[in-house]
Amino acid sequence: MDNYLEHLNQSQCTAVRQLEGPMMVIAGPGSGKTRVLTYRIAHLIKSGTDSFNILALTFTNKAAKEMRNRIESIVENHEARNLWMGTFHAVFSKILRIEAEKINYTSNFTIYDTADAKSLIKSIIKEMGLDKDLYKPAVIQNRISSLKNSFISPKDYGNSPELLQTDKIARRDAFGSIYQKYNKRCVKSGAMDFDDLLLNTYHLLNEFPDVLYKYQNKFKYILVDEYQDTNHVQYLIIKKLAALNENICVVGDDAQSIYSFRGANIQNILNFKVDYPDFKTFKLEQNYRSTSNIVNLANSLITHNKKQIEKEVWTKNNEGEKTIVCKTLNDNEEGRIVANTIYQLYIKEKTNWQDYAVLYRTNAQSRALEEALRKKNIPYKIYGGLSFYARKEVKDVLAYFRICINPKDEEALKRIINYPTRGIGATTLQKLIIAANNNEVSIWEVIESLEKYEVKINKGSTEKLNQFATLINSYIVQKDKLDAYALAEQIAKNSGVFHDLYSDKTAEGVSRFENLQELLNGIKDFSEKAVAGENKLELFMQDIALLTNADNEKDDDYNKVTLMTIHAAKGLEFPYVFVVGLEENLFPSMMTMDSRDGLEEERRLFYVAITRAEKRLFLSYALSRFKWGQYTDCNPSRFLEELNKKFIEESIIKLNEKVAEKKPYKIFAKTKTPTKPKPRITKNLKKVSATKQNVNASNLQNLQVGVNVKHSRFGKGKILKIEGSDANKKATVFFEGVGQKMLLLKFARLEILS
DNA sequence: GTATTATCTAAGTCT
DNA sequence: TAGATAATAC
Repeated sequence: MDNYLEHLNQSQCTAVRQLEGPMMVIAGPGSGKTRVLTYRIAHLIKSGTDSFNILALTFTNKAAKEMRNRIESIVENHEARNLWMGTFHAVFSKILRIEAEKINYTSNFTIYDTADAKSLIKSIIKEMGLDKDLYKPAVIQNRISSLKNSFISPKDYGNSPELLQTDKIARRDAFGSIYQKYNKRCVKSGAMDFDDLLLNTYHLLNEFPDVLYKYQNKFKYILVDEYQDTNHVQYLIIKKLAALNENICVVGDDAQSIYSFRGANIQNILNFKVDYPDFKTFKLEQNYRSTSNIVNLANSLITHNKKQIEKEVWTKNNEGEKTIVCKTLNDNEEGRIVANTIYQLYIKEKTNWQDYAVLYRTNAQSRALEEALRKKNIPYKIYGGLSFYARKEVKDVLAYFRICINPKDEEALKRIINYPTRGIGATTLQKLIIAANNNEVSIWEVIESLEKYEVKINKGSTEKLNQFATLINSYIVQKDKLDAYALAEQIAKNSGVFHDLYSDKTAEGVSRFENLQELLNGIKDFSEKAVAGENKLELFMQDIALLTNADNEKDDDYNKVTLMTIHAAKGLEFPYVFVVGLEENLFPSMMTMDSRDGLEEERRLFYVAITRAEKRLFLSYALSRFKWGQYTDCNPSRFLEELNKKFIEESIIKLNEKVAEKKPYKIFAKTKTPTKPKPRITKNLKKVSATKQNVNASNLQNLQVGVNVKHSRFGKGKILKIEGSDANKKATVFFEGVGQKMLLLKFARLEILS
């Protein structure tokens, strides 16, 4: 591609041509930030820089992949393939595997995901005999994570009167001890959590000058995307790596900083000026993405934030239509209206399904939307919730793979030691854990030498444990002989997992079995594509350890409406965007409203949501929403009032009106259900519980004394007595051949026999 | 030790 | 509502 610089505007071009020295690009939404990054890397390569010497850090794997493809198409040879590009976590885990021995790990270390980490914390709390209501695993986990991101080790923690005092007041004196034990157990298991990947990289670079020098020399040019969302540890690592050459380019937008809960720190942008006094700043302020109505609407919102770097986002684009704000009765109606509108636009404007995105604050909101889209036969894909690799059945098989690669992996071991059931129960496992703790070794080491560690268990259990050890060892022997697929298939079948999932013929069971097959297919694909010698299961596992479901897109997911959280939508754009659930306590979220900073971050989040839209934007809220089992009244979000009414469809906004209009989108008449597009439910979708004709809120009142009912376990029976009301309604039922039982109707799925 | 059912309780964004 | 845990039956 010749004259590739001609594809850039003035300010983009100057930013791209500035190859040397520290620089910061402040880029508004839709201003071509990614374009500057890709062209800058391409320009570096075209100007003779060895791509081995470039490091580009992105926020998602997907962004890295797309950017690499674009760069390859610009430089038109394979020069770009040596480029190091990926997320912080991916790039650093690669470095850590190379240098593992230096920090007392081996290169086969496991990466614990959030679920693994939480499970470990849970068992530590249990082993210490602490009250799990006082020590909630999720809370402890968050606290450990934020301490790690602030460089506070368990030792530092113990030396800080302030921190100790905080926990004393919260009656969590044992926190420090949990933290310490957690770290110890991770090391013993040869495992790192997500935070460790960053922290250990920092320690590696800090304590081994030769290693630091090696990477400083390697990465002569460093580029960082989404700089506003880097945390303190990431900041320090970049600073270290860039110290020798100072060719560092960071790109970001303070107005789009939405990850403070993960330790992201706007201070990093301000620090930049201190660290590199002779840095250059570039501002990209022209928006190419959205209509002027959308750009101006977004601007009118963000001015309500006090903390901001000065910049003016503007556009030459058409005015476009005004944004529509829609009041709905409840979440179901909101879903219906969104689905109807999408369908209408799809027909009227001859668009594709992938032109639409529905964005929400929390994953739980996807339910009502899914249902509505399904009813209208609109194909959709949903990001968020569980990633494919986080599903129980997938994690179980992966746990076998993990054990083969790193037998010390405690969390993997706990998953499979009794799955499929082989008679090694909770009591035996507890004994093993205690022995492992007492001897400061991993559970696996205890299993391999039961006598040595003096584990007191009966003969039967000993025999079973020995069988288990033999089984795992047989896999370990095969590990280096077989390719990834052959090994995976053998393990899945030989361990009994395959059979266990196959024999479950319920709808959920079938879907679980399909997921297992999908996993195996993925591994097969990997084996076939990999170069000889690189087709081992270990490498497959490294590949997937840091993948999210956004990276797992299938080919048939292409033409579908996208449903995702706003966080997940960062960096993306869609012609038509629906932002739903604009209600107080939901957006802004309840937890953020007591601090100015929290509220400002929510506002930035809304800003991100608005600026995803290219052509049209729809905002909606419900007067009532189904939350934790019942309908709750809602008020419209304060953010709606902050929007400049000039850019909004006035007739629709009636915030103070009590009664919802029947057809809030007057532009679209009543719709018919389409027949053409087939519903495609992807495997990524959350399963929707089959709606049985059981008793639910609506026909609860039909249950009266004397009515004949059927219970899934107790069989047929007759209601003798009803007491309580609403959610706590109970019935005393006499079941044939079983006797009298008192049941909470909310849970007992009684079928009415007429 | 295992499997099933009853009851309780939480409630957010993600690598 | 759903996921986790406790209680119960086998």
